[in-house]
Amino acid sequence: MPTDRQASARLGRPARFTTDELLDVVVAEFNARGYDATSMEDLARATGLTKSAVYHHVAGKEALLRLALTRAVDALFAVLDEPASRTGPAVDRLAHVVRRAAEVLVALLPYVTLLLRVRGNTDSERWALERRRDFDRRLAALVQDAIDAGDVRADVDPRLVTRLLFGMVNSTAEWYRPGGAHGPYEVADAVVAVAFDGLRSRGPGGAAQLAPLHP
Amino acid sequence: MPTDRQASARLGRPARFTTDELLDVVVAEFNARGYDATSMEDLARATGLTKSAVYHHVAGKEALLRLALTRAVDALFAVLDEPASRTGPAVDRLAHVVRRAAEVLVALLPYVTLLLRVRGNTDSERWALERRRDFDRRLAALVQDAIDAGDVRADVDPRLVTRLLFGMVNSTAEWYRPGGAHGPYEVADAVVAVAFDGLRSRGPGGAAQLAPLHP
DNA sequence: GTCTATATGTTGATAGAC
DNA sequence: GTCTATCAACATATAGAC
Repeated sequence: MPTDRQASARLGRPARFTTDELLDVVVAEFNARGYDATSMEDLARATGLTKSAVYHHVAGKEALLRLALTRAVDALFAVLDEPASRTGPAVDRLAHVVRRAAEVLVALLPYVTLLLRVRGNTDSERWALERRRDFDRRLAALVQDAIDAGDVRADVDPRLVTRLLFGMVNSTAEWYRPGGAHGPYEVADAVVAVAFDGLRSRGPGGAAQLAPLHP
Repeated sequence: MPTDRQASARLGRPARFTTDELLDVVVAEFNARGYDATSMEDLARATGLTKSAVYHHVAGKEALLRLALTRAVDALFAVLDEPASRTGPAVDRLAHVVRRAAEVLVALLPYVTLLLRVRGNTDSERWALERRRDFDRRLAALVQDAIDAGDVRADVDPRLVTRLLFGMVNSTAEWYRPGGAHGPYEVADAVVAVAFDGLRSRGPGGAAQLAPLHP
């Protein structure tokens, strides 16, 4: 099965992009301006191709969006299948999912950012919203298990807790920049630390209450 | 100074909207589809007017956006001027700003939601982004003061803490619905409780560590 | 695989009657 | 204040040469 590169090498001209490389550029544009505000002309300019050449790679603008959203959704759901998300006490599973979700968000930053901004205007967007709802439901169940086990505070509504927890994780997409002041693991650790133990100082013995980072 | 209503009453025809009422409908449309994906035709349909009639009220689409963003920005900055944001220990001032920001977000939900989604494509959007950065700087200073006073944990980078804190507050805009499962004060209380003391159960004496709600 | 040229629809905005 | 009619610009997408 010939790749884009091989096919164009046969024609004696270099393919500037595989479809995957093109997707990286496209997603960056979508994030910079918003999907709706980004025209095929913008995408052509960003890739150095013409609109027609872009249409050679994909069926259209929405197909590009779908490819990008699929990538983010798959990566997030993979976290739920990790062994540490499925065995052990509910709090520990919850902490693992939160930490790994933060790591995935940072590792696939542009793709997850796009996913988090979806509004539901097209079929692809509505599909992505439905998958996000699935993910949230899986998480709410984890929070409830942790409450039932007595490890998460029961004085605040569990649905509210779930939303605030993942609101904090997801908000990372709005400011994190690779090569910036914070590394991926620093962010994931900070999210877990603040989410589970809060901002307040605990005094001299406080640090002992913290869950071990990267066990 | 005649209002829209008075002016049209003089002509013997009812004005369907004052500019402010029109803005409520417009902002709802902007939030449902995104600013860029919402056409003037969409706005006309939602208001029951024609495009031309909408243009009678405002200079254009971006003017509508600017009016809406100004309303959200003004409400948020007003929180910083409240007495409880300016006097007392830094942690208490911080907790007050967080709680009030959550309350303002819920009270002006559509307007603040719009503000939080701004991308920077137009002058109005870039102005709003700049005001948001100002707000964030004011908050980062508060967090730093609270750390210096020893009341907020110093083991996590203060800039990181500020971002996670307001990420959690702002994420409320993505799911809160008036008349839904949670009331405005319940949300604000939950935000403050989780942010300052974390998710983890504190055991029998735990509740005593919580800051009093609505002192 | 990439190009130029073009078809076809939608957009934000305006002119002018009532 | 609201309407109908219209415009120039720009959108997504396609045709067909190289």
